[in-house]
Amino acid sequence: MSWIVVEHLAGGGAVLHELAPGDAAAGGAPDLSRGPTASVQVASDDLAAVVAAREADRPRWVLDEVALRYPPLLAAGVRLDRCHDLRLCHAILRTSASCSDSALATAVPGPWDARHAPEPDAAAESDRQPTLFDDLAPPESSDAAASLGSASSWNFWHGSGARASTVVASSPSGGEGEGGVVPDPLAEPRTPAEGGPADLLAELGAQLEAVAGSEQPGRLRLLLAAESTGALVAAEMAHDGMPWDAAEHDRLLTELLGPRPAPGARPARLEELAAQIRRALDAPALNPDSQPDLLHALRRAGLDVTSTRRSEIAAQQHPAVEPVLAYKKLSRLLSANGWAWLDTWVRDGRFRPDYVVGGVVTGRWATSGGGALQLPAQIRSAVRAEPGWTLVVADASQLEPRVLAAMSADGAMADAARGADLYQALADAGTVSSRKEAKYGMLGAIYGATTGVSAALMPRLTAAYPRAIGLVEAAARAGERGEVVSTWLGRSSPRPGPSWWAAREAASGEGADARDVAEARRRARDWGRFTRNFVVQGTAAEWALCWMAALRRRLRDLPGRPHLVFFLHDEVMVHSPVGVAEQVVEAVRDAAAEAGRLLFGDAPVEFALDVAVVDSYDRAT
DNA sequence: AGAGGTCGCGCC
DNA sequence: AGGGCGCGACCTCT
Repeated sequence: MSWIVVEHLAGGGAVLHELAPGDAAAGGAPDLSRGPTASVQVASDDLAAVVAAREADRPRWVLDEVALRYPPLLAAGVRLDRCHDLRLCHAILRTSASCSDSALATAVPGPWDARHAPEPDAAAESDRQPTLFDDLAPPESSDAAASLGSASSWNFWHGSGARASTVVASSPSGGEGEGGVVPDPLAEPRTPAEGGPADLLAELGAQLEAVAGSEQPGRLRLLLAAESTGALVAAEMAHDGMPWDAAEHDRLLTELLGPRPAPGARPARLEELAAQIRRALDAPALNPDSQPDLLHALRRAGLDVTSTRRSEIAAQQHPAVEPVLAYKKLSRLLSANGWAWLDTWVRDGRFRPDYVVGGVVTGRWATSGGGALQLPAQIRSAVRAEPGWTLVVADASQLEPRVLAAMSADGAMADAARGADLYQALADAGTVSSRKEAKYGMLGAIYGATTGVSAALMPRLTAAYPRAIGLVEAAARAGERGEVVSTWLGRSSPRPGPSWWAAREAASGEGADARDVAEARRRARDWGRFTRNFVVQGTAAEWALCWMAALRRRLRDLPGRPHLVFFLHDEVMVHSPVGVAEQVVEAVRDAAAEAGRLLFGDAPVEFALDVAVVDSYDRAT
């Protein structure tokens, strides 16, 4: 397989550096020892066409940051099959315990540790004048990229001739800022970037070296490939958008809230409920949107509540309860997914959230707008397939306990994880007395329940599934000691912050009193719950990434261009021509089986799916 | 006026 | 309950 490094130039345009294929022992990694076999400069206007032509060979494209570089290609109609996202992969390798001795992991923080990939910059020119922005960078950062590359890759590149540098030295022909976003130097202070191909090639070299020297190269390679494919999918989903029926959404809002009010005004239904609340609480001037005011009025009316939390109010007997709960529900709908949301996030019948790949420490995705990961069930009927199309919605049922069974190689739990309903199987095995207990118990084991029904079930679960429970317990103990834990493929947890260590220090110091000790213990347990969950949630996220990547590849070969339009932790949605839906269902199932094999080999765990073919999202269960 | 913190609730 | 999030609204502080 060939690898092509895309070096974007500051003024527009790019240089494509082709790398020699490595031997099979390197897991498909390219041979970096003699530099690129060819470097070709491409004007920005030609980039999409050139990339599209090269894509026929299905190379692995090496990009500094997919989220920046891929959308323009998509807009030009170009799709990439596979890639390596240097920024995302750097973040993983930087903290992975699997390669903690690597040059990449031990270097001082550099440009690749910033929130965005370092940009090639006119500032890198040798004759440039110093600017005030230089002062904003840490003094050591100018050496950071070089030290990250270390002697290994950096010197190889430049020892074998300055071919790449020569290309870069010629002026780009694409024209300044044409069709591209010109970085605003005032928007964000940047470290002085070295610019040129050395950054990309040296960084790639450092990454491949870290992987090759790691404890589990195969797993890390899979993780980096899955993460990078995730970046492609995220951009593609933002490009294609989720089919959204704005008229249906508006109809729904009008039905529940009344007609759309003037900006700032309460919809009619909320106004009615507010009046009811005021009467029931005998508080004529009450604004139910104010939590303190509402709490005060509730208590004055005799309700035994300490907050305005839904669950607390619901437990009370009072005429105000019903309207207050109704008000909260509807005002939430209005503020989170009302007309303002519709105006902001839905265009031309598509909802396009900004997915943030790797945005969560565990490896889950986040979103930076639109709240796509929390689409309430209430409005899912607005997610509607185009005429002639349908939605294939699939979610992995009980993913986290299944992942735990597989990663711990717990035979008894794997037995339970072989069928469609893991919780029922636990109950049938006699470990616990009901399916409900099984569910609470397992979730408690994964989340770290310390009290209540769930905690009480732990001894029985531990006896029946010693390896599975042992794995999460070990992760919890490690976290309590402040140690790092890792997912199956090698994403590692962050370390606790300074205040955590300070609390621990204070508790063991001379003047420590009981409060210091209790505080340190509490913080230790909190962090242990985090690391306990990290290993399972993070590995589940890896399974899901592999599932989606495998699905994406299968979709590519189906007719009519069925495409992913949504991904939510353990759930995917494919917008598919009606006639292809059955093939998509098959692809979704095959991809799940493939993801299981990719991560866990032939571990006897089934990753069961619930799959629905529906016209609108609310009809999928 | 704007920043930052907290609450409450939506999703997994 | 217990883990991970994003977000809007309100409130407080500066």
